[in-house]
Amino acid sequence: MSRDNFEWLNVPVEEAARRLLGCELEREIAGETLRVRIVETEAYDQADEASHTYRGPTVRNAAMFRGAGHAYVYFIHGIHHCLNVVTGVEGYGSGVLIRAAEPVTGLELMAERRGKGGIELTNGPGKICQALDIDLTLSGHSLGRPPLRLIKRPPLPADQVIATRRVGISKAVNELRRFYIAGNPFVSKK
DNA sequence: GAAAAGATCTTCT
DNA sequence: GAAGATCTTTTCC
Repeated sequence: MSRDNFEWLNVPVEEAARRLLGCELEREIAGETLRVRIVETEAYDQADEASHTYRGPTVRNAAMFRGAGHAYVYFIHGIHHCLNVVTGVEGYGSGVLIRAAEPVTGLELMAERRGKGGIELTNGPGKICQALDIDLTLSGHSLGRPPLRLIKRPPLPADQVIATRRVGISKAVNELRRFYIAGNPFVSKK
């Protein structure tokens, strides 16, 4: 199928989560282009008790087993969607949750969709999906093609990347698998 | 300003 | 039947 070049994501999830910082997501909606820059990520893989893939493949998480460069979208708490970038080899359930991003283009459309502006546009997993109109129909989508593309950027200097504990989970809480860009205002609090 | 609860769907126990 | 990789609004200091 896709021969898109996502070999740079075919690495352990923690490394992939670091590499995704600073990369951009481009979303096309009805001829309009929205773009955001990733500023906060969290790593999940099959050996991780907090991961959806911990207990093996299911209908819901199948996209996470499809290999690096796919999107995995899930629906949470009956209200919100969350976007993951799948990493690693096909058949191994690993991926990176996009927790926060910084708007680059299409600010007005995002604000319109969110009903808010400024820092509240994309500083959380569910907020990004609402701002970019991401839903379950994009789960399993290849990120090499429209309407949702992942754009690689040069890696950040190591001293700009901070590793901390993850947010909003109740298992494996002490793992340092959340990464964010130091000093960026769009990184979610806590 | 901080804390708590509500909204509401899928999956697994 | 319960809990969840969340966000918003309300309530009480």
